[in-house]
Amino acid sequence: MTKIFIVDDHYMVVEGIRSLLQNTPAIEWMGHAMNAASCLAFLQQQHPDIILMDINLPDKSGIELCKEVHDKYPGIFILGLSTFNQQSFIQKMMDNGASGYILKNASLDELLEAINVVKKGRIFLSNEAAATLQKPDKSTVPLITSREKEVLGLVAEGLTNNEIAQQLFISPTTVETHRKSLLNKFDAKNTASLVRMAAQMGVI
Amino acid sequence: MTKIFIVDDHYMVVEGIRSLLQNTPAIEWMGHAMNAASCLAFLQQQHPDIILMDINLPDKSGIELCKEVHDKYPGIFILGLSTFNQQSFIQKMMDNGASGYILKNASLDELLEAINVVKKGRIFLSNEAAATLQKPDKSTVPLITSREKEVLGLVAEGLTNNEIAQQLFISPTTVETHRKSLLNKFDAKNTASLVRMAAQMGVI
DNA sequence: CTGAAAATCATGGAAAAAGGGGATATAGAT
DNA sequence: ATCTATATCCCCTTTTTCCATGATTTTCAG
Repeated sequence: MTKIFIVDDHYMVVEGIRSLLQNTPAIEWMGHAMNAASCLAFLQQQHPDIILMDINLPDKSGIELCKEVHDKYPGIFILGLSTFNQQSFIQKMMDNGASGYILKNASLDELLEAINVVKKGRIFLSNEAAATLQKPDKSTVPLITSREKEVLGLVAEGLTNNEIAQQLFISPTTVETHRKSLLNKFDAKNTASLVRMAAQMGVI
Repeated sequence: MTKIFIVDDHYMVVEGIRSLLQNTPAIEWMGHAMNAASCLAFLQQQHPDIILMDINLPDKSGIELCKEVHDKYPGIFILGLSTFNQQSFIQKMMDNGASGYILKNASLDELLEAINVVKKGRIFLSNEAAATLQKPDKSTVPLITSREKEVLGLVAEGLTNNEIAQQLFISPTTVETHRKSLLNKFDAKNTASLVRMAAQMGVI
């Protein structure tokens, strides 16, 4: 009997997995949380064997939550779960203690296999995720720091470096540095393409 | 009895919606397609009342598929379905004939309400989607000429005035004039805010 | 035909960003 | 202790954009 808990703010996904697993006798469904906070609250009471964890949560990223849970409860195995087949996210999840990563278009077989493998303390990566890890990813959302994101937002609002510097109480040259690294990370030629990419990727 | 068909490559989402709907007597589940091609193949045989359509499909975008299906089968209502609450995507789906848009974290109630509203030929937008669409009011989208739109697109791609001039076989100063009028019409301070506005309004 | 809108072109100067160098300080992870 | 990532700061040059103020030609609807 494997106790499963899921953290995902997408109701339909939660419902889908519950439906898929309810007819599997070896699985005990412990419930779900819609955000990181209620997941952590739940874990103070009960301890599942495996947590299926979405990467995108409303209050904090699954990547952070993964790290917290893994540090506090090393006995719980975490299986990353996402619609995105994205190299940097998968990498970060694994770095933060996840035991595997599956995509939301996984089949029941794949899901059960992942649960079995992970329960034994081994690593499971779906075929797509494994393939993604092996090649450098292009045209995906780069991982930017919180400060960079802040600067990016103000740039997109139309503020100049000096105005941003005043607003954030830092030097204009620092703003310029953040901008440079944003251009690098997004592989953008200039502000125009940077802002377009960020907007289309939903970063701003 | 409403006949429902779903196009989504995320197995778990498909399963989730099927599970949610299977206990609703007024709903007939017709099946699902994992990509645009098999959706179109299915429609040659059978005609659902409503198609739930993901925006991200492996073979073509849901936005294109939406247009095709809507043109070929005007009697079928299309309900956009996505994890993204992104103005430009919603806008494009609606422009291409969708009857509504819900997010994948919608509740069963919201889903059923959407199905009922759409079946009657009306428009349904989830609260979040509606809020997103209302932010940049459509009346605030300035009227730009085709040439300006062309220039705007190239600006957003990251081309400089000189590069745009070469590409369009016009003088750099002319490009600058178009840019000026774009900045005026959008009431934008600079290129960054221009591109952000245009992206969020779905112009580019 | 005619006027308005759109598209074209130009000059010169001010402001801002891009590119290429660096450097220091701090916090965390190993 | 060392390595890495983040955040902070600086200088200099070149490129690009922004602004103000013009003008001419083309296109299209009334």
